[in-house]
Amino acid sequence: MSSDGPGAGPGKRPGIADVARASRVSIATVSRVLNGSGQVSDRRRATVLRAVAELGYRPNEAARVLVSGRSRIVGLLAADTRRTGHHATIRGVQEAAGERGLIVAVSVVRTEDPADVAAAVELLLGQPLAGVVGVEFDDSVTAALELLPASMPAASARRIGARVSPVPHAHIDDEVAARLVTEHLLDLGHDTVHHLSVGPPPEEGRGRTAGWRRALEARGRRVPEPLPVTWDPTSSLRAARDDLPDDATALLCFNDETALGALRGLAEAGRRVPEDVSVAGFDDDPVSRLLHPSLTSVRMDWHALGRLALEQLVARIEERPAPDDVALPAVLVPRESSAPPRA
Amino acid sequence: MSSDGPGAGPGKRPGIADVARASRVSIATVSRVLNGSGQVSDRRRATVLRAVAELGYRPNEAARVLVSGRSRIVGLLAADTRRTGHHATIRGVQEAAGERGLIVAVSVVRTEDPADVAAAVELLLGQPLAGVVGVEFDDSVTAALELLPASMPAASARRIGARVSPVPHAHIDDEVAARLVTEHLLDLGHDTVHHLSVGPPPEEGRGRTAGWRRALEARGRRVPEPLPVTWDPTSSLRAARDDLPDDATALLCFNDETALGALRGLAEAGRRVPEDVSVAGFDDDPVSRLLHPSLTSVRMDWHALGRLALEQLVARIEERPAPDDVALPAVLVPRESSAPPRA
DNA sequence: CTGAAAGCGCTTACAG
DNA sequence: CTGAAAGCGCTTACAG
Repeated sequence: MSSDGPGAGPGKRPGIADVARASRVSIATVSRVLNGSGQVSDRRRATVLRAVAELGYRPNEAARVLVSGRSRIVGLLAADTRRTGHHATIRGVQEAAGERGLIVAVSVVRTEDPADVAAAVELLLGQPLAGVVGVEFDDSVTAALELLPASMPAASARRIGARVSPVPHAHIDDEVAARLVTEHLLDLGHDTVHHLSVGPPPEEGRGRTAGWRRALEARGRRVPEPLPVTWDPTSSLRAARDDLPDDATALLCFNDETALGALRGLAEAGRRVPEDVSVAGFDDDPVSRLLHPSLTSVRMDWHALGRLALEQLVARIEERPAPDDVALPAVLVPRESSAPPRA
Repeated sequence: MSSDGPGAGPGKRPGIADVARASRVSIATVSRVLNGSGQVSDRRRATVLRAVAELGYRPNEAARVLVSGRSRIVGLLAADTRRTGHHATIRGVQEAAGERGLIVAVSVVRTEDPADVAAAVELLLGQPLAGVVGVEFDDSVTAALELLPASMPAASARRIGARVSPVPHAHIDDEVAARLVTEHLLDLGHDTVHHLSVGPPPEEGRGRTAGWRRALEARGRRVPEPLPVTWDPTSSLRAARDDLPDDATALLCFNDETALGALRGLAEAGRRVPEDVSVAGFDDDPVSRLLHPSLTSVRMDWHALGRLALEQLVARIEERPAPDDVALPAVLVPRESSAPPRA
């Protein structure tokens, strides 16, 4: 059909040999131009680049990976992809990866069931991977990370103080953030602040629960027993409605979704926000400013966390020393849901 | 270090040749066992499988793709990954893909800027792809899909009636869903229903806006001018607060996030929900039942939509005829935000 | 049912 | 700065 010579038929996508032929250089030279490796004269480089553009040549990635052993796929392990913290972290990983020409393949760890954990890992290991990033906010992801072969570069994004896998990581300091909101509530005049906490009991020694506790202790305030809740806001609805002591006037929630449940629970209990109880969330969800009352929260930079985790992975892949674990600032966002207690 | 013979050194991961050697068959036979292609005697099959397990052999996917031309990576193009509709659709694609041993590589089309659209597509095309699924709820994704080479199998998930790319697709019928909620509002006794609509003006002829309009027309009700809003709930806040006519008693929103903004806007305007105005959303977001008042909505099966879109893609890849485009049911979820108008 | 061999499209020493 | 050649680890006709 065509007279472009062998290998340049109309249906077949062009290979590196076609480019070499068109630009009258060797295959090796085309490869060097494309990879920026080795030295190539400007004249030849220009010729090759022109041929590449004319032919619409795109290197065959499979061949590239086979011979070089270097993939551009980053596996991502996450237990959730919707909630603000998880979601924004994943977006951060994706963005930073995209800027480096890496693509992210997401594998969701559905439950803590070892079979689900293994399945999520296997799905990833079926591909040639540059490395794996774990969004290590859940034990299931820690378990998944531990299933990776030692030879696989890995890194994770996590909250400060978590019990976790031994991979390099970036972390977000929700302890300082919790301190910030707790102090805000105390500054408003509340005697103490109650707390809805997600996680197993020992979780209380870490992260936002630790920050809340320390802020209270630093001012010599009474530290109420934290109310245990789950990620499901129904649990915070019940806790706020049924278990919050009558004398509580301020409530710090695990995150904004937890706070949303609490807001509803308090309403069902006939307690007004902020008149009877001040409520604060965590993460500054995009919709929190639209609630009625709008929700006081603290903005965490999950997005930057994701980017940093990806950078940690890249450093590990390139065998550079791990970059410094930057402190990500938290910003208090006071809104209508927090106010001074009634006199 | 080891005496396992050539090629089986300790650091190197085993290849198909190692498995062949260990099970005393040819490489071709190992390949047949692993791929379930060709006929292999049960005895040999068992031996091979044992060797695979013992060596912890995992085929090199890059080599596989290079020679077979068949990748197991599905590219996914989406303009958003957070909102309920987008998010649940993506999860559906991911799940269905995982069940088939395919992994999903997500590429986010950040804006409608042609450069962003092209970048999202290029990121994907850098990999060997089995095909591409587009979450075609936004024009930017349609544009991205159109940039794909004709030889690339593609499919999309979309809403009914949208102006879209010519790829095979699965669709969700938000028109019937809109009819359902609108009728619910009318059944409650409202004279008519106002509407907050996302999309360019012609959008009014399609999807949820069309369903709303037809439900009103079918009962001979006045059809108010739809209030144009964007995906950003701040716009619905303003519209509900500033532009909703005084005599409006019922408001159908584009989605639950839009409704959230509207709820706030109405509150700021001093109008109570549902006493003064009934409000309904769309999509039944996980948090909508926790709002106060809880939000009347209609549940769309985005998750199934995602699964179906993936099935469409697989059919296209396998050159089977496209599966039937199943109708995905919508379920009305009446809650506190809708009630009879005041007498 | 089985094996020997070609070949997928690149990168990378190696030699000049 | 450049090219000829080996080889990455598989799948797949082809021949038996």
